[in-house]
Amino acid sequence: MKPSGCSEIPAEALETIAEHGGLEGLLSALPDDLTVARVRAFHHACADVYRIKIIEMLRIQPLCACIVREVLGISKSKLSYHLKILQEAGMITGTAKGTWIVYELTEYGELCSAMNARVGASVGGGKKDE
Amino acid sequence: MKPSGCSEIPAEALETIAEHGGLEGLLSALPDDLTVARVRAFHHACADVYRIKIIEMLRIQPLCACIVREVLGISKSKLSYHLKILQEAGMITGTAKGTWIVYELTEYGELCSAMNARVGASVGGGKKDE
DNA sequence: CCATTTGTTCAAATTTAGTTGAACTAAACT
DNA sequence: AGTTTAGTTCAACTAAATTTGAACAAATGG
Repeated sequence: MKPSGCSEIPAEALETIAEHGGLEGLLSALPDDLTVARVRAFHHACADVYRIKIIEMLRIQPLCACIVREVLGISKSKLSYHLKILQEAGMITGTAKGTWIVYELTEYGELCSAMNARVGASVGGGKKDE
Repeated sequence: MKPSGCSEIPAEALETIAEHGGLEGLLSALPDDLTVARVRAFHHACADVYRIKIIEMLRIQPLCACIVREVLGISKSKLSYHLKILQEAGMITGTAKGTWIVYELTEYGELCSAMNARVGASVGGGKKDE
């Protein structure tokens, strides 16, 4: 689980990070575990095509679940699964309105939507093959 | 796989999206599949605590793999696996320098790092229980 | 050439995520 | 009450991602 072989770093390599406080300096510059976990939870919630589309839809306006489902063309339980994940991630909220539930983006969800627009417009990622 | 029961939406629900062109309008307002796939690939690459930490480290300065590995405290093959994913996502590049490889953030990786900082500082997400 | 160091690759095992359909709850309508 | 509609939940399943260790390749230094 830990390093194999040596846990010693070549001095030459250490020199390159001397001005940032060596290994300890580097380590202490990293965000704490809770923050990292939050960042990872954020990305995990977005790492699905259905959820990305749901967020995009709700960016336009609040929508009842039946419309979201019709646009995506998926089953009720599948929609429910993905909506729950987005809710638990704090990106959307659902409000019962009579027979159905109207979902809308939270501020956090709007942040996500803005980021997605930025990423979608970027040319950086997207490696298909090789 | 498709809707269960009716594919008809209550007229009352349809009215709520009339000003956005109904179902077709909503559908056409969504990003195309390739864009959605790119966004999803971006988030997927970030949806891991090791990869988030690697990006944070490289934000400080380019680093050789051995230092990254020492800070994370993981095996060589594990590091290799995660570095490869970041590379394929277009977030980092590695350059052989003598015996070892120096990794650094791409512009895309810097974008990612900036977003992570924003998310980490946000108070939106993070549901632990309930 | 031989040994060492750095890093990659592979297959097997494990873990986590997503899908499916059926059973269920709750409200609305007749 | 009985029916329909909207939505949730559950368990079994499939699929994808991650971990592990061993085998491998390439460069370095004796």
